[in-house]
Amino acid sequence: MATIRDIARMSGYSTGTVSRVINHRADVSEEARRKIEDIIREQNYQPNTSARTLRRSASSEISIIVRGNDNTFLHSLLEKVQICIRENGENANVQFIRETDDEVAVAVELVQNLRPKGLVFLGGSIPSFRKEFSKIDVPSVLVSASAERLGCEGLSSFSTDDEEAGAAVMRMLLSRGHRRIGILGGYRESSHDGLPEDGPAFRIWGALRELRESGVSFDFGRDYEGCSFSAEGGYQSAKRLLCRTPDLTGIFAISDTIAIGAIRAFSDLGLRVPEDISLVGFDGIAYAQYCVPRLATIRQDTEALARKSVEDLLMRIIYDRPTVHEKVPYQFVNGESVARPRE
Amino acid sequence: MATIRDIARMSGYSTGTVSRVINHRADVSEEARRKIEDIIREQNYQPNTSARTLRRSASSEISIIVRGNDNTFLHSLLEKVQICIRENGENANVQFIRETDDEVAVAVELVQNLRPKGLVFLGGSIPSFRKEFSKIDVPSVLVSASAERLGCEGLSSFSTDDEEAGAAVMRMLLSRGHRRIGILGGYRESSHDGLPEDGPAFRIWGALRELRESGVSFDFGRDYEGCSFSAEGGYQSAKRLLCRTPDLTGIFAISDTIAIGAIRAFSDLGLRVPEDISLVGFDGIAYAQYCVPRLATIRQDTEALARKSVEDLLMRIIYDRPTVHEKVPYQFVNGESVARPRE
DNA sequence: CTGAAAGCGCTTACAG
DNA sequence: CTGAAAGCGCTTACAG
Repeated sequence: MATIRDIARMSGYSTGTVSRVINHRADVSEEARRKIEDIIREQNYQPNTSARTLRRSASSEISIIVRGNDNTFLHSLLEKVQICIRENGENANVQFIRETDDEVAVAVELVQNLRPKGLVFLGGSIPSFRKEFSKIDVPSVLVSASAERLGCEGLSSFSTDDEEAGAAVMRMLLSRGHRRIGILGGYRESSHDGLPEDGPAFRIWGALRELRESGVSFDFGRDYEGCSFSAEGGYQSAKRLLCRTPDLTGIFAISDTIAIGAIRAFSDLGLRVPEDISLVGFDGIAYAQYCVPRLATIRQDTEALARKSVEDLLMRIIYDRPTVHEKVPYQFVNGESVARPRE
Repeated sequence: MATIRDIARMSGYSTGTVSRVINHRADVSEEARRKIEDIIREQNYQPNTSARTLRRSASSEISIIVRGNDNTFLHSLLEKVQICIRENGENANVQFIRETDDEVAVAVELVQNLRPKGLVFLGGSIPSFRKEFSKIDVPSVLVSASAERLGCEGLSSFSTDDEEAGAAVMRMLLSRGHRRIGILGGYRESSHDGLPEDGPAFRIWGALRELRESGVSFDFGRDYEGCSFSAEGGYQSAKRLLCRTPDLTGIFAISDTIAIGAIRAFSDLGLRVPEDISLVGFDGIAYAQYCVPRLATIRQDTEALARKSVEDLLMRIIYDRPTVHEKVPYQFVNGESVARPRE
């Protein structure tokens, strides 16, 4: 494998000059640049990543932390983020951690070990950021949850307006005449002082606000059932919810995966969607449009979330620009899973 | 951040001795080991990955190449592989490439750039391995497709017995009385000289063998429709297949994702599963058990595939053992999507 | 069992 | 604009 010294020898220049060419520095003569670039191409020379990392004391990798197991939405976000990173000539390291793990604690250790040049958090719970994100001195971006209220230095965020979208779901169910509406998914414990603390929980927050403003009552003990972001979670909690509170006519599942489990649960309870019960999901994963019935849902723009997040991160790695907190527009998908409640 | 020199200074030993302790070499006195380990712990010292990589001229990372976009089965395999890698104290780099990309070409470049200590291929098409895997001198493992017939040096594989499992699907449909059976998914072009060349294609091969042995006819032009491994692919190809060949009573979709698209297509065509048409999938992704109806499928043991693959790879990285080609047992899931054909 | 020293492949002040 | 040289943080023959 050719090294920078080989290229230097073959071109008749010093390794310093070759290095300058590789790094696109301006202070190189046109002639030297041409000659050296030719040889680099001819030899198919690739600089040794570790040597660069060591010298610059920053790796060329971006680390991606995915919080949540078997989470289809995050998987498709991950895929898009990775592709975008590669298209920009960088490499990505990935860590999957459990929904209940502390992603910032993982990140702190990872930064020390791998010295990534940037960090991408997919899914996130705000309290862990509050607790020790200050220990992280690497440009970072939180995708799919807003970090705006945190004001962490070095942490941008790109997300759907979960609160507004949650409210939109409710407006839709209310406009179809539903007055007994249940909510499925998330962890109530994740709230402290009543405020939800991660992206998905804000969906609930927005939904509740809308209900309140419309004068429709909601009782957490009766009308809500929490669960993990999985089909099995949705299945179990939907069963519990409907058995306890059979007069519900509409359900908001705070993720599509949960909704898919819920459809199955309703079917097992002998309830038809939407004739007997209406259902709205959240995320817009591919399967949502292949369920029977097709799921009404909020489609998050994963393409834009991924691209904007990576671009912001790469720009901040180079130019030390201020962090950004941007809401990316979502789309309401009507589907076939909502109808007017029966008399 | 502490370096090995700091630890050396603080312990009163040389960096050489500290290095030996870090690398668990035997030729260190008990006293030195204790003392140095204490200080390492106290300082929370972590060796610099790039320096090690540079020195050893092999990175501490394993690169994972995932071939296929938005592929739920591979995503869950990826997640398990990554977790297993981390549990063994290693790190993982990930590249997602398109179903139609050449994973070995990507790997060749990646090896040169990143010098991973090992390579994991998730999903794979045999022809690309045949073409230029010989350029790769890093221990590798192919997961979910067998590389046995390739005999590539340095390439192990762990997979479901796709051919046998495909035959099992057919046996099941035949035993329920089906005689007009269609197959959905994969690319016929991927075969050369009539033999399929990637894992999923072997499923078709096994299915056809079984039909032949049972004296049931199958006409590729009429009874088969290829497509990508996506719900949309399954949806479109199922529609085409049933419109062209409406007398089919049973369908084998060679992945669950394809089957989920097919269920939706049948519903749009006014066909009920399984009353009007029976359907069997393949893979055993989580959603398969939450469809309405629950999908009959072959459940691949992703947990075992992931664990065995990573363990074999790590062992071969250290001990230079021979490669292995192992078939991991699958499980037939009955589901609710198969019935006897109507009179 | 331990230390002194070379060197992995780069980058970057420094000097000219 | 270019080169000589130091040094990033490790590992490992070599010598004792």
